[in-house]
Amino acid sequence: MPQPAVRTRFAPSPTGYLHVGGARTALFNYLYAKTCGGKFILRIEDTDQARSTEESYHQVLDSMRWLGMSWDEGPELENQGPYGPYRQSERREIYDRYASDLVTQKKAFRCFCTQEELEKKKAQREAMGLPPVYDGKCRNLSDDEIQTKLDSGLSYAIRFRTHDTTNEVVVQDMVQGNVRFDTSLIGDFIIVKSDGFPSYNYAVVVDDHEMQITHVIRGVGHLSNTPRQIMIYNAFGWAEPAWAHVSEIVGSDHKKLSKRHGATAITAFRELGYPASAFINYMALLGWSTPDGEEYKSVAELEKIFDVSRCNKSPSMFDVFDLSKTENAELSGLSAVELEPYLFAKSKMNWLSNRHIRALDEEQFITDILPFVKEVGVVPENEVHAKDERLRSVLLSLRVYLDYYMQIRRYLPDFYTSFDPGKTWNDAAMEWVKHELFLSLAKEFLRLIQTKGNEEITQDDYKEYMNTAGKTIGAKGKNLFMNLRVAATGRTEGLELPVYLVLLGKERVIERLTRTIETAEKL
RNA sequence: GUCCCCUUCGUCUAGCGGUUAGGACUCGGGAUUUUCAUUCCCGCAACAGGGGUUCGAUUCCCCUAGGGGACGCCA
Repeated sequence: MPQPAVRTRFAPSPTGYLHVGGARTALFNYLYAKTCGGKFILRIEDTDQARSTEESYHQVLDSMRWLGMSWDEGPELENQGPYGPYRQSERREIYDRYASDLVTQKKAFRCFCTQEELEKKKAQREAMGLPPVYDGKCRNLSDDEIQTKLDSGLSYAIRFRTHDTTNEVVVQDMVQGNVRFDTSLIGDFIIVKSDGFPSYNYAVVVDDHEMQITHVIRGVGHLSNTPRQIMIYNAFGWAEPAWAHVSEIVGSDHKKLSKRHGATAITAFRELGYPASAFINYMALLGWSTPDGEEYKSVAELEKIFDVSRCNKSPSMFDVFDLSKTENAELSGLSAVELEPYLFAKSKMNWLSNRHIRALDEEQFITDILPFVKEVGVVPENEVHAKDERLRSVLLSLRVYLDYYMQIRRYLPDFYTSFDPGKTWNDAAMEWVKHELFLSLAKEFLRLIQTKGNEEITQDDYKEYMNTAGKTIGAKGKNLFMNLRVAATGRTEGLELPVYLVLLGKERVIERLTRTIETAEKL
């Protein structure tokens, strides 16, 4: 008998931006569906009227799209899928229908208690050291009593009648193993709120059933809700899906991701210029490991090898910030530029991201980085173009240095703006500026370059001039090359010098050497 | 308060009764690159603590400590 096709879903509530925790849950669902050749469904859980916003809904979808986690069924698709609508707010009649079935079968009941009343009772029970469960006041109202209350226009919620039949529920979980729960500790919980909207534990069951979800992959925070959901499955006589509760992600302070870690919005990392594939790769490694131990993986490969049952139970840290810098900092709401200084430069994410950037197809790399080039603002507008040969060469030469695209702003001005030698020189550079042969080498190098007249100068030409200057002045090795490097670039580090000089262009090389000589002579 | 889950190098993790406890990032050292980065070697670094079970526990059980989650008309 063939296994039914795997169907997973990600079910965010649109009450804020998509953050790393949610995105990773989405990713696990997405990857698991891909690996199994199944379907990935996106469902919006917007039953909280007070907190759900349209803006958040768009942000979440936007982040999903950027990450490339395309859904097979869900909102904003030409063909949304056979089990829609995929926004819970549009599925009211479905929940109503099933809820009245439950009420008719006495598996659920109307509760007329007011919120104030319930809060008071809860406080009392807590004071007495009792578990804060519903006391069952409306549990056994007679039909007449109910009708009277209904007639007088009292509003009501619908509660599920728990622990009538069993007193233990076992959650069989692909990650957590078998977890037992005592249902006597679970009170009759609300399935339909007095505003008529379904509550989470109820809507999620109805939808997962209706949408034929086979595997529920979500954060372990939902584990203790699962017995309630299983009770509902049982009440309807429906088969449970397979459960997989994956570990939570914590911040650098070992606390669960929260507002304090506002910088964990997915959009922040897009703005910083991490390739989506790198971010995916990094997130996949949080709580999961590849079977072969290799950590650098393309998305295509992850889509072939992901298996939820390899997930571990312990929480993992989203460790991309420098703890010493973030200690007293409020990271939420910062722009990418403001956020960048707080990043830990040598994080595993940066390492992975650098590898992803270097593995990119050339055209893709240029396309991806161009918006960031434009943002830097130093490249003349008519040259910010994928076809511009010089820009291409500069970008392609620099790519090995980049962990994320926004870093291009550190390097680009060097190629596109005139420089002030006095300011560029740091301590290391000054060591060479003061070198006894610095000026004579710079002058001789400049003279040789100028002999070329209007002709282009190639890398080989530069190499020749460097060697010639060395012989004429009597310098070689480090003394030759470092002096010339500092003379032409103002820095002690950077690209291979002939490559760099060709990228710079003859005019700028001459200008720089000239200014360097002027400045050095005044010292 | 009650219930549930978690705890392996600083970090991400492998491990599923017998391993010199493995890998990756970071860090330190070296080689290559007449610079930096890359690349390549080498090294530092961990089973939270205490009891059991067992010939033998990182692994199984119990307790303690620490962390997280749930007990909502939030999801």
